[in-house]
Amino acid sequence: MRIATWNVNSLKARMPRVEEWLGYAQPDVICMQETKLTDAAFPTMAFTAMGYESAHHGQGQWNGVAILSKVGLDDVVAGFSDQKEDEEVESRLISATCGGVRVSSVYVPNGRSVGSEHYEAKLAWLERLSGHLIATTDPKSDAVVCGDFNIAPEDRDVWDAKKVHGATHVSDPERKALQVLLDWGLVDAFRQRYQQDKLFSWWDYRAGDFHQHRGMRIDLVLATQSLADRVEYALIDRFARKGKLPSDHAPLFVDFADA
DNA sequence: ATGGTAGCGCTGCTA
Repeated sequence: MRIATWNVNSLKARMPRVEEWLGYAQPDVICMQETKLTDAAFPTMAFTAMGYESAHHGQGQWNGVAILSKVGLDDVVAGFSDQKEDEEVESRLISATCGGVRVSSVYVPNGRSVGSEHYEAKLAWLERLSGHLIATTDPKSDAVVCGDFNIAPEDRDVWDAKKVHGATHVSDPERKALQVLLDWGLVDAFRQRYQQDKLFSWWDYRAGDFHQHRGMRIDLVLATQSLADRVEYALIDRFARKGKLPSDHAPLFVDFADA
């Protein structure tokens, strides 16, 4: 089963590139982030025509997460397990069961600057995600948490560790919050397979960062051990970051062998 | 070199 994740940075703007990519990458499941759409505006029919069931949790303008699947899409839950009906929470988490795997699509808050209220909210959000997983998911089951974590796990996941030292995406508290998820029972599936430095998934649009190889690996597929043991192949598709109207993120996919 | 670009939506915010 091929499971993909892609921060599309506006599905409305990115739909031609998304359709193109689905056409040649043929993922069984794809988690998307930053759709920037309301649920009403989500192009369900276009994905149906491509063979995908879909579930979307959006608010328009900002955020928005989705899961598309060719292998079933059941037990959809939008947001956190402890979320109240009337609680105003940004659309950053959606989960569903696809082909026997519990799949979550996450868009972790950016954090803006270390020490800011947005940074504290990022850490709190990650803690709540841990609680959500503990409450809803058995780490011995087949599960993946895919998405834009806005955290580069290690210094080898950024273009210049000295230049970004201590900033958001690489600070110790963020990396420790990610480690809490890993300690619960998740494996960074791409990193497990490829040990090379500087394999990035995001590059700022500005200053020609993509062509200067100034990026970060912040998009992750975290898999429970039972799935991590069955990784056959993984790829960050940098081709999708090139060309006309690309997202600032490349899609990542991981192929898992059947149990 | 605190710049630069993209998206949303129409003014400035978010990333």
